[in-house]
Amino acid sequence: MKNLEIARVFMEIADLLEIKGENPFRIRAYRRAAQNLEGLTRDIAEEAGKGTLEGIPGIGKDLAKKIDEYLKSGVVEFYERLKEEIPEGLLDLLAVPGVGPRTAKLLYERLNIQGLDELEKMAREHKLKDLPGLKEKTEENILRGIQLIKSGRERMHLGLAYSLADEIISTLKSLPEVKQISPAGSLRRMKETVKDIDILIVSSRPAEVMEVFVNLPLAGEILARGETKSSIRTREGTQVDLRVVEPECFGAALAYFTGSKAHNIRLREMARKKGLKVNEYGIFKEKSGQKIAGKEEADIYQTLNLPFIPPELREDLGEIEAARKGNLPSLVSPKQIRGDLHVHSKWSDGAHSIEELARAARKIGYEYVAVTDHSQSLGIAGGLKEKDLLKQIDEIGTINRKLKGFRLLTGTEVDIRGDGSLDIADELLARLDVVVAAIHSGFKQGKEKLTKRMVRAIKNRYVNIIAHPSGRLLGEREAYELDWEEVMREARKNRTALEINAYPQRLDLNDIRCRQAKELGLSLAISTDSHTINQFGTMNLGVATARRGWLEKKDIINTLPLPQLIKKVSKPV
DNA sequence: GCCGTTTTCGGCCCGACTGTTTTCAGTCG
Repeated sequence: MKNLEIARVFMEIADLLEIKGENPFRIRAYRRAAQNLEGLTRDIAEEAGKGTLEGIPGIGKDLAKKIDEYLKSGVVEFYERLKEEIPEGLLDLLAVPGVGPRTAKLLYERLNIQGLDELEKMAREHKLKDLPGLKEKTEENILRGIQLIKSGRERMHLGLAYSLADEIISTLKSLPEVKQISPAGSLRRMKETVKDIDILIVSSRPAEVMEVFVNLPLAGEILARGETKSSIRTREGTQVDLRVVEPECFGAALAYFTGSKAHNIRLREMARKKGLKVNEYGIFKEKSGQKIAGKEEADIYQTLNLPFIPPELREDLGEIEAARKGNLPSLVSPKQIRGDLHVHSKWSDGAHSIEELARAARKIGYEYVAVTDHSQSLGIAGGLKEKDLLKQIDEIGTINRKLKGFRLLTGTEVDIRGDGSLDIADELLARLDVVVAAIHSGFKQGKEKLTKRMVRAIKNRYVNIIAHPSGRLLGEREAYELDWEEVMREARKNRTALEINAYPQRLDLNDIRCRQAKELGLSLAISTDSHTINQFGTMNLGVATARRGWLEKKDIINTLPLPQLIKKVSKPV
């Protein structure tokens, strides 16, 4: 799918136009279009074929033409011309904290700086401080910013961000001045990766809270320090923003800082049309300035005649329209999960015995867990030979007889070989409760071959679930190429579920694919792929991904009680 | 450049903080 490629072109056009100093609304139009393309579950080429591009939010006549042009020729002439006008290297400058379009333009026009290396050189030679509006301080900030970029700090994955946020929140929570505290920003929206951590606090003594915050042991440097807002960078390089507000503003501030930006803009536009104004302090009548809400987050939505929109949906990808029509999904929640269908034991590369897994799972309230150790092809992960799998089936039977109110399911994570066949015989698969199949090698076969390979596995009548279907590892490995429409159509037809793997680096399927799967009527399983007992806790990340994909309880097979689950996964013979 | 229960033209979200200024532009979220 070319969706992301075109989104990137539009994003870069927006940046280039910004450096040129173009009309900000035109720039916003490009950004908005790009974001909507990123969130689009359908293939842009198909939309173009049907002539329905202009039905996509943010795409009008002009951008539809540019999309068509890209699909046909592989380039957008307008973009190419812009790049001739403005060196592409300038876009890299925008990544430096504190350097925006105006500064980038200034640096280019006055010093002919066209990239990061030149910027660094000029800053070191103190050539920047003579430019209008720049002095030593800016020079220092730019050099620090370049260091930061060079150290290669990218977005963190959600799991990491959450544990860092937990640490900070639990420290601040213990202060007597802190009345309420909540994560905000992309962290609260549970985006798969997070750039910085936003925290909101209610306190009538903001100065004291700020003092503690900027002096936290993990704080490396203070980026900003104001009366109500401060930012630090941790020693590890993560930016943490703290905002302190009065109790009457908490709801409004929470909505404001949770975002996303695009979602907030939509809310404020709606407010304006009603003669209201929304900011982080509340919702006000525009004329009189009278405050009408702000304490509770839900009040903000209610004032705009909307139901509460869960943070995970706030991306301006249709949630506001759905809310207006009363069509918001009733999102799946962690406590609806009744068991885990992808777990490893000591028998392959897991850390615990099967009985330990069972007891831990029962303790967190699960009704069942499927033991899905690797199969023989995965020698490196201690994959089980068929005769060992037979032994394991026996052992699970023995343990099940001991356990009350809990059921271990026999299973495997069977390897999908290069040709789409499985490395365990059908006769043996037939004896298992749950068969999870996955690709672990040959990621570069190409789209057509990989799709065929995947579909062949999906069609196997003993395969219940395809694990980590895209194969991506956040920050490490791109997803392999698949014809998703084809894969999902076959999955539906053959009653094979796709997995949402909750492992923090995977989150695979991702949010967009989850949403696509729902649109195509698939069943999904949320599984942790745990190799140790404490990884059971990552289930909430999987559920969050499902929620971001608009999924409901009925879409998720492991929300079912055991008998219904068994019925659901068994295919007609 | 998009968009329309005020508009096919004229709108298009809002405020904090920094650094450089002397009232504010630029950046950020």
